[in-house]
Amino acid sequence: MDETSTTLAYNFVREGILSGRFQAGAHLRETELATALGSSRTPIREALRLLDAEGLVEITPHRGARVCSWSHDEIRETYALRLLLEGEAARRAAALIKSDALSQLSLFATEMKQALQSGSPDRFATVAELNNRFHRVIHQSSGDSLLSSTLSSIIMASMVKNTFSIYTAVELSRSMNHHQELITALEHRDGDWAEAVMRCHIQAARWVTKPRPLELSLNVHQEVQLSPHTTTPSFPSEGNQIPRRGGSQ
Amino acid sequence: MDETSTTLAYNFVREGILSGRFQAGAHLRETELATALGSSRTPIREALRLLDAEGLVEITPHRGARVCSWSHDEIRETYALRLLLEGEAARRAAALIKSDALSQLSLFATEMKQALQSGSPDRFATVAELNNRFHRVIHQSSGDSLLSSTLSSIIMASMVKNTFSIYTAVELSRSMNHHQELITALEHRDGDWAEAVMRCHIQAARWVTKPRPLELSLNVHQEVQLSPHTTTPSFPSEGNQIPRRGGSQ
DNA sequence: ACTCGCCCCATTGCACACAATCATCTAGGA
DNA sequence: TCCTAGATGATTGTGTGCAATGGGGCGAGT
Repeated sequence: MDETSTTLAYNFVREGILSGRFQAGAHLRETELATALGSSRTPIREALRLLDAEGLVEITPHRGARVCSWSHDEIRETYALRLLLEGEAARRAAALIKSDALSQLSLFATEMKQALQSGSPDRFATVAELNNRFHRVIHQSSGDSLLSSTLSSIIMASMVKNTFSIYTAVELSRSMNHHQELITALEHRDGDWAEAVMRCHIQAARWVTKPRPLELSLNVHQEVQLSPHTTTPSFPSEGNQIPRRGGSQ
Repeated sequence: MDETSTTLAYNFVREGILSGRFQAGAHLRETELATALGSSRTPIREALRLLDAEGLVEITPHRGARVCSWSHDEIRETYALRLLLEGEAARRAAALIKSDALSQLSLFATEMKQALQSGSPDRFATVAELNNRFHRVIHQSSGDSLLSSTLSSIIMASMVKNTFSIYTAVELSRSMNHHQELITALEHRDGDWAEAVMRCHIQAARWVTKPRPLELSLNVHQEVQLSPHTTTPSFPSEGNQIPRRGGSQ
């Protein structure tokens, strides 16, 4: 959008952190980055300040910027807050969501399933990106811009850790089914249901990040079992299934 | 703490905005601020970026920084989020709060009442400051640093608008009584109760910010009626009163 | 052998200069 | 008279040099 050196540097470093090229705890030297980008230190400094405010790096005076690392407790805190805020966002989105947003959600859900079944080597990155967009659509449909932007800044931490490659087949299919159920709840304009599903979705994701035996999480997800939803229904849902409603809370 | 030029500039501008010396929408010129502070533009720029990230100013490329103004909708969104997050913080604080934090709360509550009854010209600023500290103690007692820091950044918006000088006598006394009830709920380690009171407290404050006839809000608060709590009980409350419990939600 | 203190170097903090951009004012033409 | 295009001034974006700070290594003393 705006091709200033600062935003360039910002995107470069941010991308580097999210992709894992800059590992947690790494020291980001201003001169190094400046020469790497062919600019001076000034825009680099500003970019680092921005990332500091965003929580991706931590700047200590006279000692420079380090890539943030999150403890297990901090990750837990992130999910606890997401539980609260994403649940609220889903509830509000149910009342306000536009039809084109709903079709976007369906599109993203379908593309996620396709990416998983494609077996492509970077499918997990693709799913992560699509998943972020999926959630962002819901946030924005809540009609509360503060809620939406607060969520954006909070989710950062889980984005670095959560690569989907550690999901088991069962967990992946559960996650995909949550997406589908969410879409249905939103189509029905059922805020209680949407909130309940979202809370399931976040809580389930929270368990995935816990440390656990390795044999569970490595390459077991070749065959992903999905509910028979592969063709997404057109927008005003024909009410093909009305499962039990989840109550509030 | 750290007397760098950047933090100096940061505090200067921040103070200026919160005190109202820089009015909403005002254009903050870098050179102006630099000469005013006797420094160069570099630390000013960094301070402005920080304030931009915090949401106090808005920077548009090549056009500089403007003091943010909040629409009524945005203020409403702030209170909606506070309702959610401060309620949660109060609930968790009930389980974890330390005795010295409780005595701090009592102290702040007492000082607020004294400030109001003193009739000093800057009593409202004093109450606002004490009120912020009161809430911050609860946030920090929640044991969730992410929740606490998120609240800090969100509350910013309400801090600029909410000066307590627009409170009527009834509203002020209600607010003070909420503080007292909160302390009691926390002393009893009753998370449900604490959350319920906090939600009352926030929701009541939300109404105050609504536009309304002037005669209600100007200098009617000479006589503030308080519940008979003026002497704060020592920490492990002797259970002098156990009012109705507020359920969750 | 271990600890304490000093010095040097890497790195950041800040000032200043110049380039790029935007807003406003003015002049010219339809 | 109104609209548009160009020029000009004000303001921000970026590069560079120097000062200040902090950490690590080396040496001396215990």
